[in-house]
Amino acid sequence: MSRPSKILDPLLQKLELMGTLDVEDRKAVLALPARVVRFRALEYVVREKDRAQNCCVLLDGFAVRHKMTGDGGRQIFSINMRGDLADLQNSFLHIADHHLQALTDLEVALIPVSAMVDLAFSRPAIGRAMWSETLIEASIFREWTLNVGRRDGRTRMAHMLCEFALRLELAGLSARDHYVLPMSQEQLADALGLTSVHVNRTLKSLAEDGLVTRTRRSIKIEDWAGLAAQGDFDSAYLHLGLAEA
Amino acid sequence: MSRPSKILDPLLQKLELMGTLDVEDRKAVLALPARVVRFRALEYVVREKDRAQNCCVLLDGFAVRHKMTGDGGRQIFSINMRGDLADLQNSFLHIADHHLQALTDLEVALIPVSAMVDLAFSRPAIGRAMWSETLIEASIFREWTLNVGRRDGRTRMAHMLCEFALRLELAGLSARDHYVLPMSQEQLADALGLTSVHVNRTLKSLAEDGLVTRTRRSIKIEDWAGLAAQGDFDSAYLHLGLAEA
DNA sequence: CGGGCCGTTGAGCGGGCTCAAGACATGTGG
DNA sequence: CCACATGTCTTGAGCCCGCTCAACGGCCCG
Repeated sequence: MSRPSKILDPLLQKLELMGTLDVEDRKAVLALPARVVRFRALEYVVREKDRAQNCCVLLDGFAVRHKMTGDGGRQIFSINMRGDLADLQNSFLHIADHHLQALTDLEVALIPVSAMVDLAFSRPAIGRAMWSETLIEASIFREWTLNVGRRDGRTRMAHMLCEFALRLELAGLSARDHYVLPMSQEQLADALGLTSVHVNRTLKSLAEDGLVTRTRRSIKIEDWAGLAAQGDFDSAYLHLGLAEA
Repeated sequence: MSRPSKILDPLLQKLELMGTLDVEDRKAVLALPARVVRFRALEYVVREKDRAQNCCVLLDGFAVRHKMTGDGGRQIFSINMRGDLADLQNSFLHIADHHLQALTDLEVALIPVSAMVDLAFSRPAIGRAMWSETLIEASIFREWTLNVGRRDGRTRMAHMLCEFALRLELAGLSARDHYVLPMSQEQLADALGLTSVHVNRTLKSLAEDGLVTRTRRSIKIEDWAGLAAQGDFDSAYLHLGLAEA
């Protein structure tokens, strides 16, 4: 921890999108005690029922959060990337209620919950930013539920391609209209509540309609308005406005 | 507001389930500025895109939170009851991202967001309790998504009957094994991502298997273990343990 | 060059949807 | 107290989106 200021930079960036921090706030965030840990693709960072002691900031790579039914069905409800505070949920409530799994090779910073909570209450600006982050995540969950519960396969897929584009752009990881999906079609299926076979056909059909082109996992959005219309996508639920206000 | 201590009692009860409060904390909660408002069944308390200034504690009756797709499909993702802090989400993020609608005749207390936020940061025990409440809600959303995305109709229905039983019991509103559903089959369908026709057939089939009996909207659970098994139900996601710890 | 994961495509099936009509409740006004 | 309207529950019949099972091809890596 010779230069802690470097390590937690992604967290600071994320929090600054949520609210205004002053110099002292920034210092305090970067001074959080953090331990860097690496995981290989598909390894579990946290498992359901674990007693979580740390929360977990993603520094590099992608992870998913998911739950499984008794008969092995899997539902992914969140894809996390650089800067995401992936496990505030689990750790604050002591017992993890879902899995956190690496999608690609992953680098995370583990921060003791107690340090995180103390900071939130000693520095209200930080507390508010963290709270906002939590609420925005809840909003994304709601949209995800609407997606899975009330939209057909094509619409779901288009919706998720739009959401992912915007979130990658916000995190500064790629352009809105051209990115690489860090997941297999089977994992996409688990996110959308479909089967991998159907995901495949759906992607093909979106491509045939000229909305996207793709080579392997790379997605190029050819017609943003068309894709957003097909996906019934309105970015309001991401509360991107917070970043500007 | 001659006896404010009475009005916000349901809120205090709820927060005390989330964490330990001392005498000063309790006084501060009850001293929150609140305005009591009544709504008739089906009226909207908050609409998506509203600029919410207040958060909203349910004092009596039931409400749902939902979103709609562009083509009119509706997804309910939360049923709220006495004591629930139904709108912290919307109000803290300024622009409502979902609707809050009365299911039955309703009595709510409106509290200015600023008062709520100030209290959360001036009294950490209260802040923690509110934060826990938010995170438990997020956990319920996740389970709801799993339900809608990965379980078949019968399982979804059984799951929801179990969840509702426990939450009613926790709120002190009825016994775990016998209660009245405050919603029509069509509204149930909107919660489960099914159609009302299928909800009807599913309820019938659960009754035929001896898991429940029902007369109109009243549900009697005849075989809790059986229903929980059919519904793939494990109450961990409700984090009821917090109430005891 | 061989093994394994992933993507792609075909064929058939089924859970849940759609459309539609009838049976009950509950309320309202005459 | 009846006539009628309205909303909800119930049941039937047919259909379709998305699932299942299965085979094959491409790409990556050892």
